[in-house]
Amino acid sequence: MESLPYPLPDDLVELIARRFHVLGEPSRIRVLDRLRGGERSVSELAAELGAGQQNVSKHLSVLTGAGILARRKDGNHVYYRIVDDRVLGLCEQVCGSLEQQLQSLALIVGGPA
Amino acid sequence: MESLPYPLPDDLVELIARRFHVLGEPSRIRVLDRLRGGERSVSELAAELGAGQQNVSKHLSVLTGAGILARRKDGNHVYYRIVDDRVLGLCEQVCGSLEQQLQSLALIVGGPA
DNA sequence: CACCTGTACAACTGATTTGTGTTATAGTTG
DNA sequence: CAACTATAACACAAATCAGTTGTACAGGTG
Repeated sequence: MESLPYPLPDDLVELIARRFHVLGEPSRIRVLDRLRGGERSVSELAAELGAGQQNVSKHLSVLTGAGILARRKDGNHVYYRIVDDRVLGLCEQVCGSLEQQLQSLALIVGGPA
Repeated sequence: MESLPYPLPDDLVELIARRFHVLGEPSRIRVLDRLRGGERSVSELAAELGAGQQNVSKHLSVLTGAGILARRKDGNHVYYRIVDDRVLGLCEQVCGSLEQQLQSLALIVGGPA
């Protein structure tokens, strides 16, 4: 694990923030959640998420533009899949942080007996 | 590494997105970058980042509210530090993704000879 | 060929959020 | 009192999300 330069160059700061920003929308997290189970087409995602086709298409476009998803065309459908496996790791790490915070809160609220 | 429930509950989706959203601002990434080197006071950060005191204070408040930073009062100054070490891991992972994408692009542009 | 479907894209609206900046105030500490 | 910090209120600009509508393109089907 190489460590990052200090201070971070402005360009890199922007890229990092942009990546986080892409993941900072609940709708897109839900899309990624669905894609954990494998490829999905736009219409499948739209149906499962209860969202409009154009809207889902937009979010998929953002995620694909960020290099997180890739598309595969099969006949009349376009299937999206996760190509940047690390995003799932990111989500898991975030959940780990959240869990830890909840435990700390529980200690404060409940007290250590 | 425990795997996440499927589908992710809506509450968790919101929490994950919120965490990413907090990190999705360049100014806050810069703050975290500075805090990698250890504690900093508000005025130090404001000076180093060339931002206003109130602005820096707001960002610090957001990061602290998210459980990422903690404050320590020493006399006249308030020093902030990173308490959620995982955020640095997150940034490193993001940088890893970015690097990988750049390499893929280089392969496409430059070609494998 | 004509037609339907799935998808992408563009434009527009409306609502919301957010960051920055400014100003002012208040608390705390030296 | 002076310095550091937090907070609030306000203005302004910018981004963005959802929703809608329309369109265009490609693929499949009859």
